[in-house]
Amino acid sequence: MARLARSLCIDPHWRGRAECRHCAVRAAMPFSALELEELDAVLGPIDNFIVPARTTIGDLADTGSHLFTIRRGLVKLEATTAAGQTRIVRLLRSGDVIGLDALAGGAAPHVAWTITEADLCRIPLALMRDLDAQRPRLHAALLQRWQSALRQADAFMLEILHGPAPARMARLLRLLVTLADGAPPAKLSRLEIAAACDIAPETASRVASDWIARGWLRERDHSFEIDAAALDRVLED
Amino acid sequence: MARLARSLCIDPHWRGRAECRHCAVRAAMPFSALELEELDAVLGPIDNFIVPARTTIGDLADTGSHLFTIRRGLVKLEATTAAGQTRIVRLLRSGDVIGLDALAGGAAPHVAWTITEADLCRIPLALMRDLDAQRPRLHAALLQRWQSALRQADAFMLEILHGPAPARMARLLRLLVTLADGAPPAKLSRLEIAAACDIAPETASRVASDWIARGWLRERDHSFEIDAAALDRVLED
DNA sequence: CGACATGTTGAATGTCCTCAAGGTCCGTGG
DNA sequence: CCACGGACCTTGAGGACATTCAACATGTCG
Repeated sequence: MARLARSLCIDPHWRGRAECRHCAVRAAMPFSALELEELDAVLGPIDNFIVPARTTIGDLADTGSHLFTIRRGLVKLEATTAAGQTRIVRLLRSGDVIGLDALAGGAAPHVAWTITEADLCRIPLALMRDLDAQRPRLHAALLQRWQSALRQADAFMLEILHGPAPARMARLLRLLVTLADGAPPAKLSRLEIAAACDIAPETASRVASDWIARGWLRERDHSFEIDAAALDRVLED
Repeated sequence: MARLARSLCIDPHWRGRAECRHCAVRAAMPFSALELEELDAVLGPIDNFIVPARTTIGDLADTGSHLFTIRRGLVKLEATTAAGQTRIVRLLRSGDVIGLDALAGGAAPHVAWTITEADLCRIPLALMRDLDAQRPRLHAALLQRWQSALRQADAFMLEILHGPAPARMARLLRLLVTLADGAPPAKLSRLEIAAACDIAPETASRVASDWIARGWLRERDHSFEIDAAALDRVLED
């Protein structure tokens, strides 16, 4: 989790600005040089981190004092049931915000992990609150993030937590393809698949074995190769 | 769906103000008399409706142009799967907002129905947007509503859409008890229970019959009588 | 090398779904 | 008034499916 830069990302000299295309904070621009300095001093700086795969993001934050936006990479949000089981409730990608709950003032009910290597911007909560109040466009962008989180939660309920195990897995893998946006879809472990679909790890393993045998699925080091058309056929029955 | 009043609820003379305790809009107060008139004229009035049980709320809105807050009553939010099945994804009660999606600018992916008779305030979208921008306390209140919707979605995923059928139903009935807040919990049909828990209606019927036989559940005209302690015991195994 | 986490595969069990038949209630129309 | 259809609920029987338990394989890390 190497920290690579330290300054206000709203500054046009911020490293790797191209990656900021989908970031909510971008809606807060432009800023004058004076404002930049003031914000930085008073509310705290935005930091950027390149985080390896399979890392908790909680480690980067003083609890509840920061949000993160994802510039690049895939992140899973885990929640724990009353019975102590840990389940995947959302998958976040570039442009998504981690820790929206902090904005509304609650303790985060989730644990976030990177699935792939990720490029994250850490934003002080105070700064985000301030910009949210001052900049209508940022405010609108944040509403979009809330909405999209809710939509994904609904999609999980309706599609991924419903139906026979192969259908659940097929929809999850379709989602991975979508989230990867052209790039090779991220690989999930059997346990992760099971935790997302609410099925037993053995079942996930059996279905995966079957699909690999049929040639619909191939596993590489850090990615899947998915025959999307074949999975769509699974879903039609 | 009798319309009972027509004016700005922010006006202290608004009917039944006691019920407004939990309303998000209340955070926008106080207003001067002048502001009241202007807002009313420019952005449209807030209307109040008493809606009977089992009514669609969509009928009260020009599509996407209004939000509703619930003063009293229970409302279910339905969504439709790709396969055309209709499922209950959330249960809303007093203080909750129906149609938050409109604020973020998307089409509503849900259909809202009253479960019980309900007392609803219809708020023009333009007014809500305006107040959201002008009044930080309202803005904060709306964030709370987003957060609570997301929390309930997570709770559905983790608790109600997980485990054997009796456990799902037990958790759903526990939720009904909580939402009723001391009053008799609202009655759901077998089909509604099935649509919320993602089980077959026959299964819902079987479990209900069993519990009724054991004396853990009783059905009245419009409510359940629930032995919460007994259901908790079901959940412990 | 051993410990541990992850993945695979088999066999047995249990749960839930499906299909089917029959029951009640209610509103409509003959 | 009664017959009828429709929506909901109930109960049974059969079968499909996922889980559980178990044994074993593989790989990583100390």
